Amino acid sequence: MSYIPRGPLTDLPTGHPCADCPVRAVTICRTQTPDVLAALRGLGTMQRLQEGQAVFHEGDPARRVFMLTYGSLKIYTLLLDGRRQVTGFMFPGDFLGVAVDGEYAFTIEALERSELWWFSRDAFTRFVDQNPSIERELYHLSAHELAAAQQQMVLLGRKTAAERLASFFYELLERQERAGTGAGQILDLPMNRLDIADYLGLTKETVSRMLAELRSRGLIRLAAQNRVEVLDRAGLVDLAQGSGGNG
Amino acid sequence: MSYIPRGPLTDLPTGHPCADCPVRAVTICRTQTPDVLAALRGLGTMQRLQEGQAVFHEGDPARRVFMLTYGSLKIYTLLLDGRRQVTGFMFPGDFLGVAVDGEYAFTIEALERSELWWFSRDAFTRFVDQNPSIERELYHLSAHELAAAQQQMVLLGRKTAAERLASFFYELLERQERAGTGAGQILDLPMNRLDIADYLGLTKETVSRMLAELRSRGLIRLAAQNRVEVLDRAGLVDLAQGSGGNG
DNA sequence: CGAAATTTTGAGACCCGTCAAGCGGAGTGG
DNA sequence: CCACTCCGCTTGACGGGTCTCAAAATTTCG
Repeated sequence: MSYIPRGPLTDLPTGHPCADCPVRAVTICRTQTPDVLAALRGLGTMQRLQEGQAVFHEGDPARRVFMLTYGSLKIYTLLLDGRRQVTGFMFPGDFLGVAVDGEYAFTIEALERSELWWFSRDAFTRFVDQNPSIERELYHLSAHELAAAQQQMVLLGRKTAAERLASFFYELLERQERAGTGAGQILDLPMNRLDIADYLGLTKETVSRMLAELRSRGLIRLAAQNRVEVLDRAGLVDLAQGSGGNG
Repeated sequence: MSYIPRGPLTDLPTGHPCADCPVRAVTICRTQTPDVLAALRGLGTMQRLQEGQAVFHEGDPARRVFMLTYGSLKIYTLLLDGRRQVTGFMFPGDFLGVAVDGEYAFTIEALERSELWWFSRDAFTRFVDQNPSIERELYHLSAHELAAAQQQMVLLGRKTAAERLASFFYELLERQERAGTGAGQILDLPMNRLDIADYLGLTKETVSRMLAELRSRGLIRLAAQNRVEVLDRAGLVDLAQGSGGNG
């Protein structure tokens, strides 16, 4: 299965500083030469974030693009009565470059102490003009993002609570592996149960119950409150893919 | 509200042949000069589709990109046990250019007699190389698509059945208005109840029941089985936005 | 160690899914 | 022109999966 397309998008020159970057969301980390990245960094401003601090809110004018270099963020949208949908999480290497003019349609908030580099949209646009290779890269990466978004729609529209949680863990596992970070089948979750619930279209109670369920099936183990060890990866994938208990 | 960003993405030269194109999905209809569009069309092949005929299936090698010129299509993904999620519909002017190499992750099927133009990925890539303005346009448009995908995640993850149907009608209404097609508050639905259900993460029975609900609230009227008239647009929007009955 | 916050567990309710029957429009043939 | 059939849509009854509300257990942090 491939919730997120695997492998490098394009080959990187050996020694490329981002050879080990995770490729999720819209990132320009890959395929760019070190020169390009250095030049880009020169245009940016570093910003540190406390846990819970927002990068921006829904409705803010979209004047910046940024890249996460440390920590993790959550992206969410609210309905008028307060219902919340977390539409994604960001990890180091992820790039957010909303090409839609106007206002941000979501809020981004730090899950833990984090660090990012931001660029004014204008400066970034000028930079892209001068480095056409980036344009295609951005397009490719947003297409990857779209594929991931479609998988999430399948999850939210058609999967059971247990399948959703299995899918979530598998997604994190794959991502961690592509990033080359993390330790084997161990997942350290920077988000709490409510964030997971709002990402999976569930409640925190249901997430808790499904954790117990996956545990009782022997698929996972809770090494600590926010540390999940995947014990039966194949079983997890079967569940995540939704074979209806027959596969 | 703006389920899909409104208005033209960029200004078009007056007399541009696509001035009235709907801008949904990834389309390159806008911002390109007539010369560019003519050249592109020269590279393509026209294909007619019967109702129910597939353009391609999940798992097919992704060797083509295409633009819909007539009719309507549905995009869907299946789980192993047959559960289906419709992730989107395509209407004339919509462009599908999956930048992800490998295989299509979904199936596209005609809802009615339709007509499209397809291009081999290679030819299209060469064309884009020669027309750099398209690159940015593609990036912009896929970003718009991403915004729409996020709104759909909110719908699937957090909205009630009635809210989902209201959102659906409102989305179609906005799209029709942007396209400059259609007649006022009348929606002619090319998809059946099951397609709507699979798009909204519901069953066809629930769609039916919610239709009755919206009707009884005076928000819509069924001029015919597949012809919906929006009677109370503001009320529909209120419901779609999810103010929890308080807004 | 104690207080606050988060997570887990439990009981009951509700929304929507499932299954089944009835309705109605479109097409067909007499 | 009308009866018949087919197929999609609607409606109803019931059940189940998840939500809600509540409390206990666990972890975190001062």
